[in-house]
Amino acid sequence: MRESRFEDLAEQVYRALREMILTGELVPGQKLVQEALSERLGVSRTPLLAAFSKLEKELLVELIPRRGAYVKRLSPRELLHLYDVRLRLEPLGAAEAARNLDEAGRAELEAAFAAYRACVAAGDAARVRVADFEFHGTLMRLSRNTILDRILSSFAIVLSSNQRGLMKPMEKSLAEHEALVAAVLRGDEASAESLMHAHLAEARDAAAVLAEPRPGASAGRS
Amino acid sequence: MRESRFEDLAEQVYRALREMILTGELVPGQKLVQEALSERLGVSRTPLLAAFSKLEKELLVELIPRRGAYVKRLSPRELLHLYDVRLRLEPLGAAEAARNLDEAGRAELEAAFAAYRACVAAGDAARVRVADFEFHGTLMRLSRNTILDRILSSFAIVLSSNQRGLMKPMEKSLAEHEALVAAVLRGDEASAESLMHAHLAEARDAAAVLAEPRPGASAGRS
DNA sequence: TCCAAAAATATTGTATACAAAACATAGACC
DNA sequence: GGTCTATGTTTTGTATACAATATTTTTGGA
Repeated sequence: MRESRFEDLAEQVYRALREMILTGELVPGQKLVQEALSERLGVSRTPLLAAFSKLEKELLVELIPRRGAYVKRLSPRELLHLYDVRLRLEPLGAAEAARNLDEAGRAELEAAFAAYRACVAAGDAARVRVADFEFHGTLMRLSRNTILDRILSSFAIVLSSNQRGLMKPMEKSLAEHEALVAAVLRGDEASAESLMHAHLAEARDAAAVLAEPRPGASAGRS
Repeated sequence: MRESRFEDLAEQVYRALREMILTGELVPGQKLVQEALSERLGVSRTPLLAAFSKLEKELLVELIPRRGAYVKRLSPRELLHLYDVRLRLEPLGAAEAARNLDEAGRAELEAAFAAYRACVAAGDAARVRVADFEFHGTLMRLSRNTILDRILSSFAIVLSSNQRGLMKPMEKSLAEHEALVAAVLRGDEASAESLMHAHLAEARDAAAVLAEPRPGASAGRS
């Protein structure tokens, strides 16, 4: 099979923009002017247009006809909804990763976790955000569920690029990741699933607070 | 807000191709030759390219650099993985629809169900497939979870266009839909969720059988 | 001074043109 | 006769050109 190592400009541009959004070089709400961007990236507007279409499907960009492309700014509601989705899917991925782990996967997971740990140690919030994204992505890739992986890598990045101010204390997050890695490494599907669920549920609840229009009765039920 | 009713050709082409894939006019594995398609649709290759990019993100099309675009043929494994995802997300959507239903939603749901029922009565398998897709889509839209809706409407169509041979008896499916509609209409979140889960679990299991490489020991455990 | 209309400018949407790669066909050689 | 190579054709990838719409600036009036 000659898959050809060739890669479209559209694909390269797509990845470049994605990266710029994740790192915060492009911020939500910002307009993406075609000519300016294409000049900056050294390509024509044609591949840029295709990249916009990809990004739009991933909720990273909003395409308004005749008005232009904008880095999408998620509403608090949308952010919550996205967490709801992630909360359902990532535990599945963690369980499947635990079931399907092999030697190569073990090494990959350990490497991703080590990188994450290093960023936490360095105390650089921006890099932690990226490393966290990579860690979750690695785990989902190891699930060997290519569909799940594609969906999550499409949408998880939106969260990562929006979760400023929603991040829990680094040490807590690190401890949770550590327990999760341990469960996956020992092939404990059930624990991996529930640990991932717990890990995400807190973030989801924080997002829910932001999304709720009525913050009153803070001592509400359950 | 002037959202402008303008729609670009890329979007129209995207929808046209989607429709052609769902109805079976374009079949999995088929090559999508740019010039032929653009002539047929009466547009240039530029918007076609953007449409391909969108469709690729939805798993409906596979883009192989320098080789062309093909209607994606899902492997039995991918089909199973997609059902696994749907099995996690649609019950959530059904529950949220039950919670958020209003008068307009009630009417919409009843209309979608009636259309589905009519197709079943007519006994036309192809139209049932489309109506089933529309029914599920309506329900997910009614969840008011726009993210969930977007994800599922992106990927559910892949299933619909691949589920030939995987469909359960129409009467059974109809009865399940009917119970589901009743639960949603009376705002019973828990029932809606579990009914949807049961409804999809069977299809998932059928897909699992296809995906398993070892059909041996057919009287296996569980 | 502020607002409205008109002109000028910038930006998008789309078609087309052209180069490079993939594919098909035919001829040469074993 | 079959396989390999060379040539021609098709198809893709990308840039560019041009028309239509949106935005900004200017100008004239109240």
